[in-house]
Amino acid sequence: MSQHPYPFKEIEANVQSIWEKSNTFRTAEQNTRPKFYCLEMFPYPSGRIHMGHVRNYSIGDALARYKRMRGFNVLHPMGWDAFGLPAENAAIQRNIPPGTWTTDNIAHMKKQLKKLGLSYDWDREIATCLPDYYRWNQWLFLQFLKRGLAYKKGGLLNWCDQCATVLANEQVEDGLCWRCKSPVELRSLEQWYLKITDYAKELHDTLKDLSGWPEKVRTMQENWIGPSTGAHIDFSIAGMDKHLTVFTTRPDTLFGVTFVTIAPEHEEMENLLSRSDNRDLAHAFIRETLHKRTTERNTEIIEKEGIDSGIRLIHPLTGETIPLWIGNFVVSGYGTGVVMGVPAHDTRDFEFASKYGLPIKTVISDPEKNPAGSPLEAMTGPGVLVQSGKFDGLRNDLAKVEITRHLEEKGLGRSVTTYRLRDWGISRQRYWGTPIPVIYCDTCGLVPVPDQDLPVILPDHVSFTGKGGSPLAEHPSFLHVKCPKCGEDAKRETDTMDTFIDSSWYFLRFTDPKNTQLPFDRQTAAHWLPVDQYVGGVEHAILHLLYARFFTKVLNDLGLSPVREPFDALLTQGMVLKDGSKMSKSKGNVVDPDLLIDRYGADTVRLFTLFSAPPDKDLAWDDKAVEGAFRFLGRLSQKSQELVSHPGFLPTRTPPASLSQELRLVRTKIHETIQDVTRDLDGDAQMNTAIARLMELLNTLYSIDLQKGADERMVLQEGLQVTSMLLSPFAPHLSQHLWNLLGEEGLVADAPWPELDQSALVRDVVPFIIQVNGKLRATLMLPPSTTESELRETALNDEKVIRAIEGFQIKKVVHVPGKLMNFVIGPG
RNA sequence: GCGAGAGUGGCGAAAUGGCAGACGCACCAGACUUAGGAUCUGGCGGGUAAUCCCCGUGCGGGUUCAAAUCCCGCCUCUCGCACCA
Repeated sequence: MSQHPYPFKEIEANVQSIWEKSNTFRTAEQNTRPKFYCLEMFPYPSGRIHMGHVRNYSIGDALARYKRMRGFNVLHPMGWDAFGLPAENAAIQRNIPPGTWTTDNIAHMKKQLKKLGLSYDWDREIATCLPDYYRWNQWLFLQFLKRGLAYKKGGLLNWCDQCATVLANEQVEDGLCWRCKSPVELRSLEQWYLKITDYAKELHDTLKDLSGWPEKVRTMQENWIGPSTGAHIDFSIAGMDKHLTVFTTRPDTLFGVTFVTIAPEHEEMENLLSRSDNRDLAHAFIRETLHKRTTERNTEIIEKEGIDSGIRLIHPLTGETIPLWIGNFVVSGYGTGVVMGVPAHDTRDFEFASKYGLPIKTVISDPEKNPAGSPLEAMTGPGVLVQSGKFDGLRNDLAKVEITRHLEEKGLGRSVTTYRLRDWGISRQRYWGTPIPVIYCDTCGLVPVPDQDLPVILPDHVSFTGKGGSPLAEHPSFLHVKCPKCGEDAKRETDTMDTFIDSSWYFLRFTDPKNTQLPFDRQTAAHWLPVDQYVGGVEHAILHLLYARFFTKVLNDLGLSPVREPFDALLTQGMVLKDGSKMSKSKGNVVDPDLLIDRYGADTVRLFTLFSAPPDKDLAWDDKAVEGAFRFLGRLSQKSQELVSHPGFLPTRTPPASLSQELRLVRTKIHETIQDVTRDLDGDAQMNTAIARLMELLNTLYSIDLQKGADERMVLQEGLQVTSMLLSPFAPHLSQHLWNLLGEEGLVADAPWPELDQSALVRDVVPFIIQVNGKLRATLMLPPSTTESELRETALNDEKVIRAIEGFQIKKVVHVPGKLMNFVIGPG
């Protein structure tokens, strides 16, 4: 190994120190060059980087370096998504303060990223757990509050009594607390919410404009927001001066309603049941259902169950009396939490009605089938209305419109669009997060922390019992505070913010990371935003990317953000797999980037992750295949060394005027490579094929015998030099080393992208494909300018073509100039 | 169940409707060697003695002079959502 011509450790350390010393990647605020904002999703500082990070950041770095050489002023920052639960768990398990644990992890991971040679402007580094950053979370929260976009609301949440904390859905396992295994119950609790539903329509409708986003991500967000058009229809309550409103997408089936079903946790439930004879049984049913909902959360299909509430409703159009049932299958929080039951035309209602013997009334007939007899299943397809009064005979799609219009005229309904998206619950009963900046005063109520008192500092020294509950509630000097309004004793909010808040605007902070007056300066942000290229894992397709879009729109409405959409183009890289599954500790199939870098160098690791699959597809890790990338860099290094060691070596870039046929073809290959690599990077960032082109070029360069003459050495020189430039986005260390070795001064990162020599692209002869009935029969090497008749003549003199045509008649000849000729033959 | 995406050698993968399998891994042969797990050169979809020829891009149809690519139907896998009215 010591004699290996590719001493990567030396080269990489050396090149990294040059970058460090010259501040190569510090971004200047200037307007002489067009801007390019390249951003990769910042990591959670878990302790060590993994191959997913390596892939993510190699892709982003290649793009940043490429754009830089193309003349852009590139902003390429990095930071730390530093709040979160693992830090608290580490604190409990190992008795290390979360802040210390996080800081240590950041230091280690930063070292690892530097070893990879990523071109970040580290002067802009941010860590969300620092008051410098999270004070602006607090400030922004208060802006939301002022605008009515943050509010507090009670709701049913998973509660573990033993741990005295709320649990996320993912933390409930088979109805038990994931940590202490005690039963989880639903408890009504107050929580802070952000009103993302106010923006549901815009978040949905502008998705179609995000042409730089993968179709897949847009579709996922579309489904998540889930708009659904239909109608609200009012059913008045018998014996009360009130009504219940249902949401339906099928107003055309209104005449088929035989019951109405309400969610067990509906807000009006107590009110309603106070008038019911069936009150006690209904209460028992609700209790049981809510209990089951926690214990049977993970079982796929819960059987439909319900009970007659005893309440009666009046059908808005027929005036019929309709029973109100309480049903476990009705989702509260979607629509109105009340649905009309049309068993004849809805599979769920049919199931429910069949079970409880409720009547089934057909109101849409399928012209194909005989409507006589009692149906065996719900008919959900299209048809014509029957038993629907004056709407009889109408096609059901038209009836939707007509019935809704009729209801609107009578003031009994209206057409609406509902969204599946719910408001964003941001309270967490945890320590390691941004304190929510509000104070509770017995006299003044809820008081926002005044701007001048920000930041509300997260205290350093807290005790972790491991028993759950927020440590902040146990921290007297944090908890107790004077009311900013009246000066009396008051208490702080002890919940902290969801960490997704941190990542919802960090891309704006990067443009102005040291601002102490505002989260960022609008003008500065206006220069850089939107992010031109965002790169990250598809696992953030919904939550992070939706929240970031939401924040950007709100901040735009607040006059802060210069744009309404944060990310112009999005690249979601695939996972790194090993042995067919995602790398994970539990599977024992992780590959440690440090070991790989130590063994092969950062350039090899980067090159392999970019080469082995297109960026958006999953990457199968293969220890052996990594050596292929390593060999390629070794061969490149070896050839360059051989050239500069030759006594006749001249560090010149000027290509000789007249060359042999063979060398002219090599130059053609060199310039075709420039063309292809540029096209691959400009288009869909197909780095795998770009690197393949560079491998081809090196294979071609290996065919040159540099002992032969000065022409050979000059062409080789040009080829290697071009390679060192084209390769530098992917393997920047070796590229820099070769750049200097081959006689150039300074940094290849500062060099302009190589230019095409159009004259070198011209070939004397090109392959012409000759087909007979669409099948390849010959490949003829002819000048590109060959005319149709010349081509035809040459082709018909070709032995194989003659044999294929013999005995048949030529019916037609298809000619594609410069490319192909197809003889269509038949019996003749 | 709904929605989206993907099926090409032993493997990772390439192919503006025009040479299927570029490039890499693995494998095979040769060269240099005391040695090769270094390096260089060549081979490498299947059938075949063959450089001829035939077959071949999940399956079945279709459009076209020409289909991995476009259209219709099906199968399989992956991902997302899932009692959303």
